[in-house]
Amino acid sequence: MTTAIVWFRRDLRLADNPALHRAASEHQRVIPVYLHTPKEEIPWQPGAASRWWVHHSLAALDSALQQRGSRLIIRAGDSSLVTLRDLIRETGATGVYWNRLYEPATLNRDRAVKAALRADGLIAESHQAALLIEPWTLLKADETPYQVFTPFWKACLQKLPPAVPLPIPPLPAPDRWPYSLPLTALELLPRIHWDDGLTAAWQPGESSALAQLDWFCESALTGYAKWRDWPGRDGVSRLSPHLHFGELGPRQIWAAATEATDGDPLGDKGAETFLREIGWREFAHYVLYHWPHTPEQPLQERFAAYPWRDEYADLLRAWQRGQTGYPMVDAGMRQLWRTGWMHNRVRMLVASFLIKNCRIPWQEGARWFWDTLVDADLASNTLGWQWTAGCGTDAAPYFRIFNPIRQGEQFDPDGAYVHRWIPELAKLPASAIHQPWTHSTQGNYPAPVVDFAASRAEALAGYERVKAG
DNA sequence: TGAAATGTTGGGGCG
DNA sequence: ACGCCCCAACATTTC
Repeated sequence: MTTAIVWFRRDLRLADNPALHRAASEHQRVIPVYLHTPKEEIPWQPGAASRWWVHHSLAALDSALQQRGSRLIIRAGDSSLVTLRDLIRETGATGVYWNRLYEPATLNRDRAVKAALRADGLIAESHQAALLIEPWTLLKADETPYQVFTPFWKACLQKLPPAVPLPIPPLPAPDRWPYSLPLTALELLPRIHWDDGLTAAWQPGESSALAQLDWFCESALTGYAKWRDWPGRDGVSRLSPHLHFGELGPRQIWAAATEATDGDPLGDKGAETFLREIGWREFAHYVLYHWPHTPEQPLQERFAAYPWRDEYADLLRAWQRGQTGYPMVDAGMRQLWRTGWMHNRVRMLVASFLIKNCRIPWQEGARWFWDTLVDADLASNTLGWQWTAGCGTDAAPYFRIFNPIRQGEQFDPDGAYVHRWIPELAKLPASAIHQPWTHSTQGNYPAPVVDFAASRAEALAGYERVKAG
């Protein structure tokens, strides 16, 4: 009779969990563990919205485990290795199993933990759960990494479809459970009560993740290509936070999309478009793995010389609070602040506005998203901001500057999205909703903080200065 | 996974 | 009826 520790991190699910599955098949007792190590030397610790999610997702995981005669052991400490060794000593476990994460610092930490545990004479195994393609397994013919999405995804598709998802294994309990901290001891929830909007918008946990996936495949998948750009409609999956915390994995998504399209997801316009978004998530992790400095530094070095605005505290605050005077931008920023999430079409728009029209460094936007998004993901956030800034891989040309009015007229023509998030503009007719300054009754909605045409010209002029570099 | 400027086309009004 | 112009609609180029 041997005992295994399964180290849960951002794989907060029981189904299609390779580490859990493997531990349960190799050992007679399984101890599920979550370690809270906020002081570990890993940059980009979860922001406030993410911590809220983790709290509720851990509660859901513990409850799901208890329904199966198991439970979650929670520990806190300064070092994952030290805490794991404590648990091993207390439980007599002979193996530790986990699923891989791909942020540079986390990979290094995990490599060190694995080596140390093996030196202790233990089994230490990591498994693939979060990605369809491991970043180090795919290179161009010249053996350098892909920098452009389309050829990357084409090469991925050669290696797919992925394996079928794993079932939930039996979870035999140990004779005696080790001590666990209560979840509340981790103090993940906000002290000031600001999370009503999150509670109304989300239900963290594996069972809600799977229910959301079901809803999406049934109701929105085949129309995805058409409606995904309309932020005022339920056209997108809203799976991003569930995916980020591993409440479900991309293999399960692939399987569900396959089932919903009679076995041919790439032959259906909607499903193919949706799976390509899963591909962007893969690509983001791939890029972060191969260029680990990109969360802080532009991939294209010449952009370090870009003439950003000198003094921008007030402008940044207006953007953060949804007070820029551009309805689509403000609707997005208010949706983010209130619900911890923003529709992707609008993320591109608000990012373009901050970087180009406000000339505020993209890192400021990335930091704000990091703290406020429930789906904040270092890889996706970094890729998204560098993509918009035009300084990363597969960069949008710098001159691609989104026009908030035009985007509104194209993707929110009836003003449903703006009306939902900007009550001041409730009385405006749809014809004026994206340019309230042209209408007499604007309530106390602010005037535009920058002139769109002039700021666009300034951004293009700034680009001229880094173009040659 | 832009936007604006510029170019082309074709139908309708009108002398 | 014919040619000319206008301009909206669409396509292409440029930033």
